[in-house]
Amino acid sequence: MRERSETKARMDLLDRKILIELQDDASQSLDDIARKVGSSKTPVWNRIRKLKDAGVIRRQTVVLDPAAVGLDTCFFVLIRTSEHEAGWQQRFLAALQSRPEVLEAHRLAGEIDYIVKLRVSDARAYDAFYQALIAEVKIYNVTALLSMEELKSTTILPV
Amino acid sequence: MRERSETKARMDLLDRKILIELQDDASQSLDDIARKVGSSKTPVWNRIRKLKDAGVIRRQTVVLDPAAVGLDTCFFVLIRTSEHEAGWQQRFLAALQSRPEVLEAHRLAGEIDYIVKLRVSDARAYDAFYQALIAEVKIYNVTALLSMEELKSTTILPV
DNA sequence: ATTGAAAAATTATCAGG
DNA sequence: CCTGATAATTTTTCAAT
Repeated sequence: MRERSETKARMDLLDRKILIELQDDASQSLDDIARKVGSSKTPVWNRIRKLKDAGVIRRQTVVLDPAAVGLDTCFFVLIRTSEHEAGWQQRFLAALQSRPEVLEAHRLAGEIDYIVKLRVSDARAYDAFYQALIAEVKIYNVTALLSMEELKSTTILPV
Repeated sequence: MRERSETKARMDLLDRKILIELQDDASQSLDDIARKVGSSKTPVWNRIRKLKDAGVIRRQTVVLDPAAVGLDTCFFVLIRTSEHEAGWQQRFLAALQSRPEVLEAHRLAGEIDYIVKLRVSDARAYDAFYQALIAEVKIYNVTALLSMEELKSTTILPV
């Protein structure tokens, strides 16, 4: 349950079938999973343990309805900066990590340097994030894209 | 375990604590969760069932390491269209839904109409998606943003 | 590496306050 | 709505193949 495999793990068809089932519903019993993937309890149990140990399975979690917990508003923020020293990036990263409304952040290739995905209660909460961010690190240009409708959202990777 | 609550659910502090624990680690036992949130097994169990029934908890799943399953490459695709009839949007939506490499898709306010997040094995797989998409629906302008580094990625909502 | 069984732990139910 | 006990199910271990 520990390693972060930077490289592709060796997996056979049975492993993939198990991952499909677990991604679909991690609350299923071993018996159910074993039946669906055409195997039996012990091998499935051993393989799940291996997939966790190898870091293929990172965590087991529940997915919440954002609206039900008051996080109706989703922004994608495109960020350009003129600063590229280590110190700047470190402070920027720390700011993103410390803010729970930041669900995702990527460093990009090309003209736009970063994209950040936010879930907040309303536009005011976005502005609070924005003000706090520019107070902490110097930013050249920001474009906020406001989601009007979530057409698709899944955590399921096509294994 | 059924309703999709479009509106914010009534929840007290204990419910929130339970959601924090489940989001952090859904494989914990009821006893562990009960101890951490300062309650006991039965109330925690009843509340979890209610949170599922109310649709606050949508699903229980495992989060995989994308690199470990060979999905090293992440793109955000910004899409502009000139078509805005119902038929076009329906075909576009169907195309996104049917493609497992599309993990997220939003309709946006402003100049850019849609943003789509993709996980693929390499740039060739992105191009295959792009070619298939423009074969199915007419698109005015596409900008693909390639992620060089995932700085943050979480499914945990700050409840 | 899988089978089948047995032990340990956990989840789900329920009577009573 | 909570406490504590009980029943049902599931997870985990293990000897044998």
